[in-house]
Amino acid sequence: MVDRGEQKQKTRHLLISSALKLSAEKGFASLSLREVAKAAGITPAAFYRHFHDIDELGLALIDEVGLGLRQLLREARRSIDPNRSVVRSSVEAFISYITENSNLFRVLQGERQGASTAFRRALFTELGRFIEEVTEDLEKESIRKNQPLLDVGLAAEAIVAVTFTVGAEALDLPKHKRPELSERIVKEIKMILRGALAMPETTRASKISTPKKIKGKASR
Amino acid sequence: MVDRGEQKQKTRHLLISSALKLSAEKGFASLSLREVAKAAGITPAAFYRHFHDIDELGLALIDEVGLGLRQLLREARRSIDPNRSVVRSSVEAFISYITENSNLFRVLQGERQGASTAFRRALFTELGRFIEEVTEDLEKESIRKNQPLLDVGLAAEAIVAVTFTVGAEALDLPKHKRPELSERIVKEIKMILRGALAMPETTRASKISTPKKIKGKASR
DNA sequence: TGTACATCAGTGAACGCGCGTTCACTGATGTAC
DNA sequence: TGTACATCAGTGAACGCGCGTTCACTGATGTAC
Repeated sequence: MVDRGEQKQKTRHLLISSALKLSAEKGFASLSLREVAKAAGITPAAFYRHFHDIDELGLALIDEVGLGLRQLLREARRSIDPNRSVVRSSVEAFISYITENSNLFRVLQGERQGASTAFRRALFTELGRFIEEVTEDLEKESIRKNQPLLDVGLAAEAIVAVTFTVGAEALDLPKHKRPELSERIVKEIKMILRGALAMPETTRASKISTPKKIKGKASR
Repeated sequence: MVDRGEQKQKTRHLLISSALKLSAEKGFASLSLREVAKAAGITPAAFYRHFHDIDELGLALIDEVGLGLRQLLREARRSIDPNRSVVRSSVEAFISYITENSNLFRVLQGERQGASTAFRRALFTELGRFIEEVTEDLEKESIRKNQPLLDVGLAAEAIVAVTFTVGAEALDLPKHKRPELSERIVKEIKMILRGALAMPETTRASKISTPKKIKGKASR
């Protein structure tokens, strides 16, 4: 009746999405194989037809998270409205994405420290990719506006750190308090961007801002 | 021979520090009561003389983390050397603190998303306190240097987010690569501080930096 | 100081339970002729 | 198209194990007189 490989894929994905849901509730580390199998509607023994053990499922889950991140960026870019600040519409797209996909985001944040080194490394790789894409966006925007930025890579890293860390609070917040949180993130990002601006009258402005040396060239 | 209450305190602390060590290795969520009791050198049943269940131990553990954060700030302040940048010496103190107390820090970062809502809330409270103290330090420094800052609270929040997020990488890094990481954090913090500066010729500078409105008053 | 009793941190055995893993199996889907 | 055999996702029972929790207990420390 139905294609066999297709059915297998279906079950596999059911395992992944069940694990995702359970991980978001109680952390991937405390999942049991039996529990995930049960949630996916198969017997524990059948689990082994799909993954060698539960850590292998974990890696598949990280792939899913990475996919989610890329989709998030696409969403943010799509939602850019020329009448509104790029930063503001991106942050709002981010917040609405992570509250709608809270499972994905909770796992992302939770397993950054939680799990094994291999697990962690895989997550850092995904995050690194994300930062790189933000860097490229910043560079394009900087050229478009003719506002040169110093240390674009570092600015992107800082922006992502702030957005993810502060944004994480949204998940525990009632809906009506989220715009306030978005506003806070927007202000912080603009603060970083202002700090990354290469001043037109370099010496003067940089003397005011930081007494210590500023590298004259944008690194990266 | 020995005072009874004192002995009890000793065992209690042994439980906490064993849990801390184990949590850092595999996450608090995956600890078992028996495992912690064994590591502390008592029988599982004796555990109940100290905590009602393992989550109660978890809360004690968060207190320990909070204590560690406060100690960290004290350490950072102590290490300020007038010949070096405040930011740089603070970041270096931070990195050396978290690598020496990696267990504490791993738990702090790991359980931010991992555990129950109550657990998470307790951690956020500790972090909020930390941000507040950084805010106060920034305000003092800003007055001392006569360099007014806008949105000091937001700047502190962003600085803490960046420091903790990027700093977390230090734990998986070989020792010789850490100075490079510190340098990255220092640059990012200075970027944020530059962005938080209230410009002397306000209109001009702010027009360059962000086309959208900047709130004229420091909030908080 | 000495004695008799109370307190209570820690013991060790026992319980029922969910765990990961194995195994021989079933029965629908796929393939060769 | 029909038949005979192969494949293999999923089943259900069984295993030994570590889990959290309970219980009556022990014996050192503390207290009252």
